[in-house]
Amino acid sequence: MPDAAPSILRASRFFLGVKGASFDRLAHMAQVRRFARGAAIFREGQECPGVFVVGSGLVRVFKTAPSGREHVLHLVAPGGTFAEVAAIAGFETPANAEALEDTVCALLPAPAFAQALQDDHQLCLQLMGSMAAWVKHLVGLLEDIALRDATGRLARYLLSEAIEPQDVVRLPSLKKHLASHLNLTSETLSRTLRRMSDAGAIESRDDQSLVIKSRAALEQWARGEFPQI
Amino acid sequence: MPDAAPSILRASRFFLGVKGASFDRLAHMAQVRRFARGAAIFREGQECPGVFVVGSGLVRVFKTAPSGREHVLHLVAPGGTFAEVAAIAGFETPANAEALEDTVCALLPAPAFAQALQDDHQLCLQLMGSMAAWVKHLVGLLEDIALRDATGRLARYLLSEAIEPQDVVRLPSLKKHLASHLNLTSETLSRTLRRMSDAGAIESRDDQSLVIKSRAALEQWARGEFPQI
DNA sequence: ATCGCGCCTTGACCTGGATCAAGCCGCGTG
DNA sequence: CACGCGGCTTGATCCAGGTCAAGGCGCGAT
Repeated sequence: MPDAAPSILRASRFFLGVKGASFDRLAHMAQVRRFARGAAIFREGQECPGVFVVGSGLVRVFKTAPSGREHVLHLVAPGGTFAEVAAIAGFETPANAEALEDTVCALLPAPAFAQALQDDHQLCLQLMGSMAAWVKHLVGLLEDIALRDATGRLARYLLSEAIEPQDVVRLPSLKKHLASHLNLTSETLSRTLRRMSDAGAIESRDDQSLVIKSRAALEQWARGEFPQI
Repeated sequence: MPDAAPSILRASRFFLGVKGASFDRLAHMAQVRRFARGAAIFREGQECPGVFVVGSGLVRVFKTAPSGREHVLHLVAPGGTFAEVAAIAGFETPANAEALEDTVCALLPAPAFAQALQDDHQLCLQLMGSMAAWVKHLVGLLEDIALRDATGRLARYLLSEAIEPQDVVRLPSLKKHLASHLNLTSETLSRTLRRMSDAGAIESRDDQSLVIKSRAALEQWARGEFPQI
């Protein structure tokens, strides 16, 4: 995957529908940013630098409690974007972002991007859609945390990540990041995986991936029911 | 407050910046809808009828768990809007809405509204801002639920609702709605209020309102600390 | 090789808040 | 007026999941 900003933009789902002059304008303003594994991309409460588009690597976007507890809002893979909303609305970054792997991003600086939005109605409509998707995602997270227990959340996650033919799920490199994404401790995640495995609903392949043996059981758990395998 | 759709729109914060022909177009498409106290406005998973603007009354937007547990995403007062996102993006309503009081809304039907967005760049930019605000609100809720305990959430709520000179807070008509907004049971809410009151941080006026006696204490609680009054 | 350090797992315990239950009050209705 | 019902408070328990602690294992550095 080439590192140049235009090809990063081209490969992102977000800007899929943007073509011609609109696209060129964005490509022109884009800057390439590189982050080493573990590097902070921005911290909560800073002025938002702009819209980030991930070209390669992996980024987690998370909030921190005063106690030090963290909750990840989003894991951003190549092709994904983050900080769009703050960039558009011009408020401070409401969360932290950090590279989990060596990561290359394209950055569309906030002022130029805002101006492009002002000028370009098509782009504006595009963005609308993607913001709506983000809202949907957030409502999903809320629903998970407020209304589902640990097992239900994990079940829903596994179902959403399963890759069809074999129902294989690739887990994030560190389980503790998955745990905090589900608002769990890694201990609880570990125990819950084990229980699912004991129940025969899943089977761990290596520690990067597992296979779903019973979709039905997971679906019941996700619905808050109590499946007997 | 008059019930006619245009005046409802005019009074809403959401459409504040929309003027002239753009406004007239919206005003023209708007329909007035009335809901009795307790009536369902829509249920999760229905086709989204459009954007609702509250003229008078009170609406709660909430999700339901299979167990019957509810979590309210938003309490919408006069001047507020709901279902914007689903209307814009054209997906199903992701939550339920219900009138808590006799309520009058203006409804901008989804198809006409989407068309207006297509045609009207100004309107589009407007909406962008308000969606961003909604995202911010959701992130706040998530942060609350994932990162704060019962006392912290209540403290933050009280601070956000306090009306300045006297730091008076008007509570929603039913405490149980506040409870579910904070993802608590009404029992826990009751106990927490009592503890705050015992600590001298608040003083209940009648059971519709209370006064904040110590902002400092609430701020510490909201930060997850342990204030000794 | 050996050490040290993260990460994961497992066990034992603790606790915040849910659940269950009882009693009180205010209000609308027959 | 008596009655019932819904909302609020308070008390007594329960439990999911967090915290603390102890090993095990893989891996990079010495």
